[in-house]
Formats: sequence, C-alpha cells, structure tokens
Amino acid sequence: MEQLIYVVEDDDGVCEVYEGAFEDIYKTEFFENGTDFLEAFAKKRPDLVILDIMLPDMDGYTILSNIRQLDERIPVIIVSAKSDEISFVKGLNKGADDYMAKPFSIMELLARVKTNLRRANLYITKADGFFVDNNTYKILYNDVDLGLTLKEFMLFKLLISKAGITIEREELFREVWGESYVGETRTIDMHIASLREKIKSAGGEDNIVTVRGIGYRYDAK
Amino acid sequence: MEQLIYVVEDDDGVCEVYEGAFEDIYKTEFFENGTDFLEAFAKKRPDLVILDIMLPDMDGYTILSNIRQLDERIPVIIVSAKSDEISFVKGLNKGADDYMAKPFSIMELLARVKTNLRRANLYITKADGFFVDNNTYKILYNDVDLGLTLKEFMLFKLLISKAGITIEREELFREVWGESYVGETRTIDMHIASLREKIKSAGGEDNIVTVRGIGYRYDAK
DNA sequence: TCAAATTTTACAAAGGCTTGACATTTCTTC
DNA sequence: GAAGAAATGTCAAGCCTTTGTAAAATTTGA
Repeated sequence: MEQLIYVVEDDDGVCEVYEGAFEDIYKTEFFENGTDFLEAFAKKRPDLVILDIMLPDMDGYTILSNIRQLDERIPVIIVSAKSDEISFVKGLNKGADDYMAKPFSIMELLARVKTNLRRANLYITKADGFFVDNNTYKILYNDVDLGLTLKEFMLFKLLISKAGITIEREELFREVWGESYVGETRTIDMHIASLREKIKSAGGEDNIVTVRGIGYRYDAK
Repeated sequence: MEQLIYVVEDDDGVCEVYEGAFEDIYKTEFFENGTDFLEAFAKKRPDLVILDIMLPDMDGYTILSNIRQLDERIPVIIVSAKSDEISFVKGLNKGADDYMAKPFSIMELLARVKTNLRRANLYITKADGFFVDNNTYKILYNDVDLGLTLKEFMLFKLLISKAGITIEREELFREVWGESYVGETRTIDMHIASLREKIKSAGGEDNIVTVRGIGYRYDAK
C-alpha cells in the first residue's frame, strides 16, 4: 500500500530534490505555505509530514502545534535551514519526531523517513478511509468504530489487505477459521452480511464484491 | 519519574561526555562490553539504549537482536564510528530506532534521546494518574496505594506498559506467570477482577478492556 | 501455625457463532 | 425468453464458547 507524505517547503529547488528521491517509493504532495498545508491536512491525513521551519506565512512551530492537535501520532520530521539547536529543542518539545538540519544528504532523509514510518506503521495499517488497528482489534471508518467482532475483524482485515484480489471461500475459511471449508453452511455469508451492514452503518460504501462461484473481494474506490 | 538509559560504549572519553550531558536529566548506566550489558538488560530494562556498534567482545548487531528478542519497543539508538550508510541500513532493518554517526554534537544526541523517549512514551504510559514504583512494587493512583499483590502488580504493570495494545491471554500468562497458558482455569480472570475492584476502590476508572477471544488491554483516558 | 495470596472449581451470564429453512439472485440450458 | 439449477442473501433460534463471579481449596511466607 502506497504511503502518502506531505512536504511543507517553499524552496522549489529543494522540492525537486525530494521529488526525485521519493518518487516510486512514496506518494508525495508539496505545499508552499502553512495555510495550504493545514487545509489539506484537515481533509486528508498523510502518513508522514516533512516540515520546513522557515515558511513565508506561518511559523513552523505553529503548524506543528496544529498537527498535534489534530493527530497525536503522525510522524513529523522538522527540517531547519540552519543547525539552530534552540529551535531543534523547541520543535521536539512541541511534538516533532525527528529533526534534520540543512544541508543533509538525501539518503539520510530517506532513511529517517523510513524509520519513522516503520515505527508508526508497526501496528496500524490504513486504506481507503479504513484504519485497521491491530492493537485494539478495531477497524475505524473515518474515525468511526465499526464495532466488529473478532471473526468480522479478521475477515475484513484479510479482505482489505488483499484489496483488488478475489479471495476464495476456501481461503477465507482457512485464514479466518483455521480449518478447511466444508462448503455447506452459510457461515461466511453471514459474516459478510454483518460486515456490510456495519460498514454501511458507519457511513461507508459497500466495497465488498461477491464473486459468484469463487468468493469475495474488497475493491478500493 | 526519572528515566533510565543504558549506554554501551567502550571509549571512556565518550562516556564522560555523555555523563556530563545526561546528568540531572536521566539516570545513566554505562557498559564497556556487550556481555555486561546483556546481563544487566535481562535483569532490569532501561527506558532507552544507546549502542555503539564497535565493541570489543561482540557485534553491535548481535546485541541489537538480543534486545529485540527480549523487548520489541525499547528505543535503541545506534552510534557508529563512521558514517557508514550500509551499517545504518543494517541497523534499521534489525530494529534500531535511530542512528547517529560520529562525530555528532552532544546536543543532537540529547535531542534524539528526547525524541525517542517521547515516542516510546506514547505507548508506555506510566502517567494517567498511575504511578508504578518498581522498587516498592506498589502502584499508586493519585497517591493512593492500590494495595496490589505481586501477581496483580505484575499484571497491571504489563497492561499499563503496553497501554493501548491488547495483550493476548497467552502472553499475559507467559509474562506474569512465566509459563505458557493452559487455558482452562480462570486464574487470569480472577486477577483482572480484583485489579478492577482495587482500581475502583482507589477512585480510578476501569480502563481495563476485555477483548473477547484475545485478551485484555489497558486504555488510556 | 496462621494469615494472606494464589489457584481451582463450579456455575452464571454474555456474547458471538452457527445452522437450517427459506427467499432471492444469477447462471445454464433448451 | 422461460424453466430449472446452483449459488448467495437473509432471518431468527439455539448452541457453544468465552468471560465474570463467588466461594472453596491449596499454597506460600512470616
């Protein structure tokens, strides 16, 4: 699943360097100022933010505070034009996860991004508005808890994790129930039904497709 | 609560620098070699580890693997004598949380330590009104002693230390009782029950969540 | 030995899962 | 296009598993 990174940076040259380094690995969106960024952030959360402290319209620390108000966990890497240790400490106090002083090697930035994503994604995967939280065994749709039972959770997680791929009944049964399918009861259908029901209740579309004769598939939007 | 840092570093000069920087902020213990460190680590877990890759007796990566086997989450910052990017990547893949190439400013190390502790503390909430005292084996809620027995203490400490993460019954059993779960008696449930009871008596909310089919989880407020 | 802690037993209470009957849809065949 | 067959959707009842709780039995430590 491709991960999304927001970069807040007003220097075009730097942006180009980032773009070259990140393409093919992450999806990136660039923002020249804090206003645009915060607007986008409110609409759609990225997996990580790279934030330049020096911006035309807004103090980077203000942006950081805003981010942290909306989201405690999204990793934020602060980038500063000078190795100003005071601002570094300030950033950390405001909830930054990492800090890099320009100039730095793009390899190092890539590595830091990777580390921070790894940490954040250790237990949470997200797709298409759904958050699969393996810590709590909950799946949220736009922050609404679907209230799934364990079997439903495992079933939906499996479907989402193989989005776009049809999973045979036999495989669903084996993965979720740990047995091979006996092919006569309506057990799977029932769980699919209640899944669809709960997704709809939470305001989501029914993206679970029945593939007659084979099984089910989750289709991303 | 003062946080404990283990530093594995064989260069005395470097150790002195660390000591000067860390005193008054963190409690530090220094180890000259991997053997001593691992022995101490097995006995008492620090809140963070600073690990030099070049050691007399043992490869730093071996130590890292050992740490990760015992604990998934304790932040480990790798320190390397040369800016060798290959070993950097190797460290990250083996589960390091951060990396610093010598020479670096001590301020930067301090900052990294702080960042990593902050991040780790997102998951390990020793706050939330509860104070876990490992010396007296007491847990206080708003200065009120819960009066826990040893098993209750270990159980609750484990739950709190992984706040937000569901712990399987099997793991609870293994961590607290040191055996694998045989799954027939109500032992764990009993202790959970008395924990809930004692927390309530001390005026706390019941933040221990039952995850049916899996285990229990402590949810921060 | 006594008291506290821990474990076990037994039963109650929830909650979730499965099942079977029947309805509906889709596919096949003529 | 119609009829039959096969697969899937739906419903509600009952069963089974898991968890909560009380009390008794056992162990542990002073």
